[in-house]
Amino acid sequence: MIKIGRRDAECETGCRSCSVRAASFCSAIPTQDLSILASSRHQVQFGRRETIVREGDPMLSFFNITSGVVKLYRSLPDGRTQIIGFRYPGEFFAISAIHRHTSTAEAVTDVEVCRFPKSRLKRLMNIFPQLQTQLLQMSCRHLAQSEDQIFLLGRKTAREKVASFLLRYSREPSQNQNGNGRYVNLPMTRTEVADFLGLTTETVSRVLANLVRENIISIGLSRSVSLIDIDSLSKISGN
Amino acid sequence: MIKIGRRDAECETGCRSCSVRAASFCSAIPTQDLSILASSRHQVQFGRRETIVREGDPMLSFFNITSGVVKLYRSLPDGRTQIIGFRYPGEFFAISAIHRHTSTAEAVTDVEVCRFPKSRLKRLMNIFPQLQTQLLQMSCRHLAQSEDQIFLLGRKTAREKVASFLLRYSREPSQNQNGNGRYVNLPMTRTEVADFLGLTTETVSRVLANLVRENIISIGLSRSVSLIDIDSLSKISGN
DNA sequence: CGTGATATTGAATTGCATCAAGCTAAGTGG
DNA sequence: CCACTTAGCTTGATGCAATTCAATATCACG
Repeated sequence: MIKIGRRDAECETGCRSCSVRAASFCSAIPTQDLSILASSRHQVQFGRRETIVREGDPMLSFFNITSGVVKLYRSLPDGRTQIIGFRYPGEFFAISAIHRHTSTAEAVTDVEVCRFPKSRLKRLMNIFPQLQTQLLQMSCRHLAQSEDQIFLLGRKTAREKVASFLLRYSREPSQNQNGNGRYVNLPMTRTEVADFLGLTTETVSRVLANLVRENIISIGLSRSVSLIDIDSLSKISGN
Repeated sequence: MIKIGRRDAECETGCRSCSVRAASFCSAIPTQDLSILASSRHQVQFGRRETIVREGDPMLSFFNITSGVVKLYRSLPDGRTQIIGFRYPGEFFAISAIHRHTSTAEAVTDVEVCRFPKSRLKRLMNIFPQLQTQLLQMSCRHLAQSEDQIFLLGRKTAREKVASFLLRYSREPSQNQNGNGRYVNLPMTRTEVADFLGLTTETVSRVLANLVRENIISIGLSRSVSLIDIDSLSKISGN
């Protein structure tokens, strides 16, 4: 139930106290103008496995993640799937030069996003030119990540791919750290890891099993991995 | 030999009559302001195989191609190389959120570029906000291309990769067209094609030989390919 | 016309995929 | 709360696409 009269005020408070603002594109908007931001967005939730936007659909909105993990992927009619990337809180998706989505976005975990209708985003960019600077900069970061991924897919072995993956996502802000080793609590299934790395689940499983045997990582309850020997791991990963 | 007094005027004429302006980021600058653009850039030439910027070097300039083809690549000490992308006239490279180049840029053919020192580009973006819009839009296009490439590298077979490659570059503006079939005059070597597709030269060669045997393409003097049966080719390419 | 760079072709090898069970854990309904 | 169910994960045996190694052919440039 929404009380119209309070909506903007509520939203503004939301943006002001938003936990991802500093890391997100909206950090370009000065604090005193947050009400404009807040009134431009819709807060929406998606459950695990729900599709947020579909490849080929007309691009009507831009999304900023406030909690949860989203995967972007493309697939072929024969079922082959390639995950383009994962997006974490503070990151956005569904920005494009064309008027159609180039990939499907699906919630990997339960997800909360701010949805901005295209026209609202445009208006915001006009009012706050720094927003464009920020979006450009974040897009460049995504481009650099794509370069990493292109190298990984084109030239790395299964073992190198998995090692790179573990290192990369153990650095993600949403992961816990501890003492000397590092923990990765992977929100995604083996299939999703495989579809991200251009491998099969079986291969991912085997490579992980080898790394466990070599005492480089250890696995508890299959989704939480602790990196025991980070030096070896980064040697294997090949950067 | 440069006559200082005439330099700006010459440059302005250069920008005004520039053959790639319409396709390039600088189309965002109004014609009457071209002298500001012209005075911000340095025109530089590079011979085939010359390195323009190197991965890891500090990012000092931004480049816009006016003629020729540039490849962007990353490589590992053991020699494995992955070409991230090719850039054609009207396209830019070396834009990044960080202060270091994320990949090496090398001239595939003789190349002419406009080089913009970072500070000059920033100044231009301040004067002409539409420039940022344009850069953002072109970056999004590069992101979409990266998505294509990620799918190709992760999930396509050698045959599908080569077919996709031929179709993609037969559409590039710098290629000639003709009647029903299409010609691709590839500026790059087999090794470069392989390093782009995540394959070896031998595999590229074999796949091309098969396509010739099946009368889908024909090859004259190894760098010029004509696409005889485009329907089959796009069926093979899997989009 | 000769020489080094580039491209093709063949044979052998291999890393990862595929196919096929089995196992584990997290629900779910009785 | 426990048996049943099922999605997700692991492990093993086999196959095959692409690589590797090796030799030859062709192109391009002085």
